[in-house]
Amino acid sequence: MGRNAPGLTDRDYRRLAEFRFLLRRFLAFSEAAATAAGLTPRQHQALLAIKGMPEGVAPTIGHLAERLAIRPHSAVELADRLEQAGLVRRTHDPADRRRVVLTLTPDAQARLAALSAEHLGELRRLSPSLLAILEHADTK
Amino acid sequence: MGRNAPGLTDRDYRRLAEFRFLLRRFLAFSEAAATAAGLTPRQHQALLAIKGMPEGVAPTIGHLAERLAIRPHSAVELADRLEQAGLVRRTHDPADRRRVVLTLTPDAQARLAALSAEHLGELRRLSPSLLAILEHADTK
DNA sequence: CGCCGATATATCGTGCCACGACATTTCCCC
DNA sequence: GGGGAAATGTCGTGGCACGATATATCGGCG
Repeated sequence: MGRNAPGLTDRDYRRLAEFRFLLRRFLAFSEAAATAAGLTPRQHQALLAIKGMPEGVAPTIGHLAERLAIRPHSAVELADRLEQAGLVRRTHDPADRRRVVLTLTPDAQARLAALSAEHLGELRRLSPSLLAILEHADTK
Repeated sequence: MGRNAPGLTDRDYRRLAEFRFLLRRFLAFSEAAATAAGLTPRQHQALLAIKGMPEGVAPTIGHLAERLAIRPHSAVELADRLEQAGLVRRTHDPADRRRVVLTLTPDAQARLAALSAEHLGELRRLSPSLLAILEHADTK
């Protein structure tokens, strides 16, 4: 039947797959919403990361890279596209001129606000299923 | 201070951003693990989706597309790459010859088993933080 | 106070992957 | 048994991340 090598059961695989499916549903919703708002999915994620940076953390290129879990030089390229799209402005940190701080334009603020409201709604809709799966994660 | 248009507070933005950050951490872990196992991230996700298909659902190209939330013709291309990499075999469904059923090769089985064990561990590690954020999602 | 390693950002070529538009095969049903 | 629908397949295009490499700025130490 199963043909499963280590201790993994078919239910383990299904649970992992189901978790990924829920993630993909959320991400697909997010991608569609961003596209409808005239942003690429990554641009939307970047705007949110900049606006939602933890307290006391400056929205620099490097910190953006950390929050998106990409390499710093990929964040540079993302910042290029954001700036070119008129969503972000670069300013050099006067205290450390190697650092580049990113600020949202009013246009970006507005689009992010609308998108964030939608996302909070979708999250409320999906969290029950996500919670159900995650709570099983610890138990055998 | 805030300059937030609709009812969104800075804490809302931070919560959304933090959620995305946790997702990215999990996904980055997954991408690294897949790459280390000699798979692309998408190939790994596909293998899991095929192996973890819900009971009674055949692992066809179309169903793979559904579970990964991509277009059917993108799943075709993914199946091409999987087949070429020796991870998957195509067989026509005798009951409906339009359908193509995907089956994992032994090599794919083995790699997926190892990866899935790692992922279950990582999920156990991350679920507390995810649960913490999701449980706040309903409350104002 | 001038040099050097470390840090932050930037540039370029490459590959994965998803998409839209379109084509082909097989099914289903009237 | 013919025509529309469904499942899969093909091709060109664009976004995005990466490794390798380059440049600017900082900080400390002799």
